[in-house]
Amino acid sequence: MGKRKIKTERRPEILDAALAIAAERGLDAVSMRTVAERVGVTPMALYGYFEGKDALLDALVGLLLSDLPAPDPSAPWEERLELIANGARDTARRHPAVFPLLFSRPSVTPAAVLVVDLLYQALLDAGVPEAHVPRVERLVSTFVLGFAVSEAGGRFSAGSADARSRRGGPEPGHLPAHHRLAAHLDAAVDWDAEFRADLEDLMWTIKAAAARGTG
Amino acid sequence: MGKRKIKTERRPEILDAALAIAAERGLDAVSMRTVAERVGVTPMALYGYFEGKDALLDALVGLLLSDLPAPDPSAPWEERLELIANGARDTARRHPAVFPLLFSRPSVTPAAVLVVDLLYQALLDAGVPEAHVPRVERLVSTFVLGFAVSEAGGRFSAGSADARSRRGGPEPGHLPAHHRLAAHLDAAVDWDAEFRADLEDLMWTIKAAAARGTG
DNA sequence: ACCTGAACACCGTTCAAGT
DNA sequence: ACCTGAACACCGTTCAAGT
Repeated sequence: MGKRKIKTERRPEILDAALAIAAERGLDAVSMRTVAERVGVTPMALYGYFEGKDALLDALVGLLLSDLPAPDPSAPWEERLELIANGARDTARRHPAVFPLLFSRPSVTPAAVLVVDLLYQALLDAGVPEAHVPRVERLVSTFVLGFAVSEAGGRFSAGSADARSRRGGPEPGHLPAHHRLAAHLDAAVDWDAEFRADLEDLMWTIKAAAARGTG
Repeated sequence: MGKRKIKTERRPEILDAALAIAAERGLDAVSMRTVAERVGVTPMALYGYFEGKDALLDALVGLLLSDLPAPDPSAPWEERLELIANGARDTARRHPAVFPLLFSRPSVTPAAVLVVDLLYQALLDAGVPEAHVPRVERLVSTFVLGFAVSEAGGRFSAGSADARSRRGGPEPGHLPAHHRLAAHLDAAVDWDAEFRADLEDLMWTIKAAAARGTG
């Protein structure tokens, strides 16, 4: 295999540069050339620290994951789960351009497995039967990731902006439910409250799974 | 504004070409140049049909959305919701390379609003209070989209592949929950069954929201 | 040991022109 | 009305060389 030896000393510096460019000019502006320029080096020098652009982006999602809060293991499982969920959402809002990579780049980094282990433990402590824990973990993390990506990427707000602009649109009769909900669609959404409510619903699902196991 | 007039006749042909290239060589291989070549035309000819590459990709997600099944309005709300959810998952598996665009490109196409309206209607018929319908719709669609993207994009299987390869890894003591769940992590996952179970859990959440409203 | 320079095969897009 | 050709400012990456 053609793997050259990979240096590590300047990796944090390089990743910071990539993060800064993504924040300022979007993910598409993150190129080997722009990152290199910001670090003050030739594009080819980056290949001493990462095997290529893909590896650099993978390291970026690893960085985001290692930023998640580590809950106190002695806290109640609900608190631990909420801390991680809120941490993921915070990270998404701090790095809206980079966060969507979590969906497209299956992260197998130690940091990722650690988070999954914390979620497994919370679900076990909640009383979810062992056979169901992996599924419920995927259910929870898929939703939390999806919410964070949607909020940070504007998928949610785009929908409501459309709802606003559609008032008196060409064919109002074809969207009966929108029409009936018009009052609620025009209102500004409190995303903090929505995420809290969603987490509460998820907690119910978890408790139901636990009850089914012990019942 | 510099909008030239946009032709429409050959748009389906162009989108089909883009879909075919994505299926054969991945989304990154979809370029104005490769698509044009497949259509048998110069790259610049595409600009007569789409304002640019972004517009072409937006049209691609519009195409995927219009592929979703339209449920019989007289069917029970559970059936309608399941039909749309399963349809989304089917579409993701038919177009795994393109489907993730649904997360990154807030689609405001008529097809997208139509699907949202059908979901609103199902939730209203389930008895969810009007004030909660938009939130629960986002909850449901975020999860369904997230599951479909994760499954199609390999996020789920990457995790389990890692779980397999980690047996006897360097630091087994640091992942206690993984260790305890080892038997279940090694087993092959039936994704059809998992999605069914997840939808059942979502239905419970919806019914709970409805009961809270009427109670 | 670490970095540079030139080169290759690509991109999206503008502008002016062809039929 | 529809398409082409040349050009511009970009990409990721290889290879050979510099200090």
